[in-house]
Amino acid sequence: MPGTAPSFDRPAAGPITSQFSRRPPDYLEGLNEEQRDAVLSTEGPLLVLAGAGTGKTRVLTTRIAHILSTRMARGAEILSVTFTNKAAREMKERIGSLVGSSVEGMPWLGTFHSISARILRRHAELVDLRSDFTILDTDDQIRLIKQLLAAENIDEKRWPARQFAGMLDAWKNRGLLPRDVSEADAGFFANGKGKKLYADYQARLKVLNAADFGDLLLECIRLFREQPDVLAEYHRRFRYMLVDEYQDSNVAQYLWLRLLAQGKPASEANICVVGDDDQSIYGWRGAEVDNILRFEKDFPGAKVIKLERNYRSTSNILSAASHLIAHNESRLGKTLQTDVGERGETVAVTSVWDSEEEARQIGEDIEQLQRNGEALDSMAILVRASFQMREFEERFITLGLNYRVVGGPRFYERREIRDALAYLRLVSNFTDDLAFERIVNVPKRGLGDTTVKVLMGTARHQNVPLTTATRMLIETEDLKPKQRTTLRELLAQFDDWAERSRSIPHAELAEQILDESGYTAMWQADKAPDSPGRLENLKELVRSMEEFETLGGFLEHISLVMDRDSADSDDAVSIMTLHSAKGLEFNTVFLPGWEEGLFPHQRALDESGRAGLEEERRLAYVGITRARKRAKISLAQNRRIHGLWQSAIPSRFLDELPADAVEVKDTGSSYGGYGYGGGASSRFNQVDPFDSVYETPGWQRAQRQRENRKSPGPMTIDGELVAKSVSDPGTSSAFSLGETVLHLKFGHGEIINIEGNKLTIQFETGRKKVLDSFIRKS
DNA sequence: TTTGCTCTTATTTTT
DNA sequence: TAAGAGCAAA
Repeated sequence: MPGTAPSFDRPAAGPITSQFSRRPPDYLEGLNEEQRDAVLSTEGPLLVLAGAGTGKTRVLTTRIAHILSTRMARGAEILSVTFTNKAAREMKERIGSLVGSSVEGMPWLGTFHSISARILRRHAELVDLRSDFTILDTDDQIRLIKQLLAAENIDEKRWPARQFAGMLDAWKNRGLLPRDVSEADAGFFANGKGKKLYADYQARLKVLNAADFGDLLLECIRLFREQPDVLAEYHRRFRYMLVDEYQDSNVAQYLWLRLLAQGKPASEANICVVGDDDQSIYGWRGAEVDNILRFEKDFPGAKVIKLERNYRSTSNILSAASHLIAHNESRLGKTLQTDVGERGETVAVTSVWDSEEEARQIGEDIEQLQRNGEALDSMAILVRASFQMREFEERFITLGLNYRVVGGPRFYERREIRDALAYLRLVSNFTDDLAFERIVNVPKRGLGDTTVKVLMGTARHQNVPLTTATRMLIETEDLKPKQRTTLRELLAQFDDWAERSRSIPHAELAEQILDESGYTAMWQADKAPDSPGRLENLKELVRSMEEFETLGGFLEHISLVMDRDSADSDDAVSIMTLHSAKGLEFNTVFLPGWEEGLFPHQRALDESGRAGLEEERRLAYVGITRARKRAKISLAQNRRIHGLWQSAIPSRFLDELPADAVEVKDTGSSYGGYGYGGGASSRFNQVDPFDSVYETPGWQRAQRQRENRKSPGPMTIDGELVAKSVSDPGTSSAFSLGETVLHLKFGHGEIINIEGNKLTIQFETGRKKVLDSFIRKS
């Protein structure tokens, strides 16, 4: 019963809670004091600050299990929100095993987006949509924006559709409708047309009966604001609200939650948010750490529970992570304490020659661990940027080491899947113009831009969907005979499929559509190395359709929920970005690429300054805290960025690690190397003798050069004339062909090609492309 | 309409 | 380097 918080001495009524008075139920066993408090404090607002590895998910799931088994609410009365489908799925599983039954009864456990979509479909007409509205994917979105730009005569080169899509996203993340966008904000795009474009875009979506991801939330917010009775219905329904990873929520999600929590005075709302400000790594996509920092103000009297006992990592690892994150200024401040007991291995920092050696080194380490009986599954390589993955993949392939890349493009984002879906969407709904556009000429049918333009023109004039416009046009002389025939046949096919969709199972229908349209044949004929994989994906798609009752149900699933192909069961090392590692843990974690410019990433620093640096540091913190037993950091002295060799300097984060928990190693192949010096600050950033000529480190110098290249006029690098003119690439270098030069790290070599300030040099060790600023005349 | 070539640009990613 | 986009020629 809401209002009566169950406790050991005064349990609420009910068959289960009566047991409760004698001894705590099983699910509370093994929880520490704070965790238990968090589970049992069901009434009123609660903020759980859960450090890495402190059993956050456990608290969340146990809390739900507790609410369910004490009958304080039924599954359908609990709203519990996550950010990813993966997290939602995991929670369902864990709750299921706790309460020992299926979680079918929890329809409101899901991502912000899937729950919003569910709500919107029920009240679609109130936000000018029909309940079968389509959810736009990024491709559709870009295509639509391009059309709008063309209609406004905006040069797509100067104002790329992608950029506008990014702005749209940012606005929607902040909960801004077209009218809310400030002129200053929208003004710069396409000389002040930004705001109008946003409004046009939204209008177009309504015509198409579509919503993009941002709209799912935004329209929900609008619905709640404009229809108090609808909102009240949800207030009555949701007796408890839970939010995972609250530090990742953006403004729109915050507004959404606030509206739903308004059923009661803020101080009585049964809302529980769980998060860790130190793991906020999605600021760049609109997450507001502020939401979590502000929770106590939003919900006065909120109880705050800190989970600081870490059950995951050894004290060395924890010490490294804590020292590092302590360099951040804006944080709530938690102190993690280890529960593991032993200090464990020290955190290894290894300096290597280049990324190739880094991959080799890590490969060896992995094989060594494997010989010691560690499973590959328990190891992961966490990189800052995905281009770093390739080197490892290549190395592991030669070693025959099993690996798996986690993350990357989602299943439904793949071209073949989207194409197939477009066919299905169109069959189930002839008014889906975006789907039509996508596949009219896929596979190629000789229906190019010009034909499509005619179709679109008619559609717009007559104000009808593209299929209808096509039907009209094939009766006229406006199209060339060839195209007319092709279109007539295509329409006939679609009519046929739509007809069949009523009688045969949709999975079977899908197979027929893919065959008869020639889509399968298209990939069979394609000789590209990835086409067999694509065919495989299509099969997978058809297979997964079988699990759904209706085509509509399947389409909803695929656009909101469907993940990348399910985990292969083989034992394999995981390779992933630091971002996608959040929430996971491994015995051994490899953290390569700790170099200035790469990690912290230059762009984060350039674009967001101190805040950017702090977010990068949180990313490093997330990385280290993924490790249970071993964290192995490495850095390369040379790295190839966009095909150019550059010397790198060690990440500043290395200096922020505590000396007593870290052991510095050098593979010996380094020239000059990075010393073993005493104090933390001198250990890594020992200035390279070559760099000492300049004031700034190599990376920054290179960055500056890159900028310089864009601007006309003489370029100087630290006072030295490097290029006379950009338009004069042949003679722009201070060096000449055939000259013997010295690169401090690669040694002597002969210049065999010059392109601007990029030199190709034959060194004793091989041919490399380097920037001329790394070269001295010999 | 399609193809092949040149140019450009280059985090992190969920939904 | 390497992928994707845009543009000119077939």
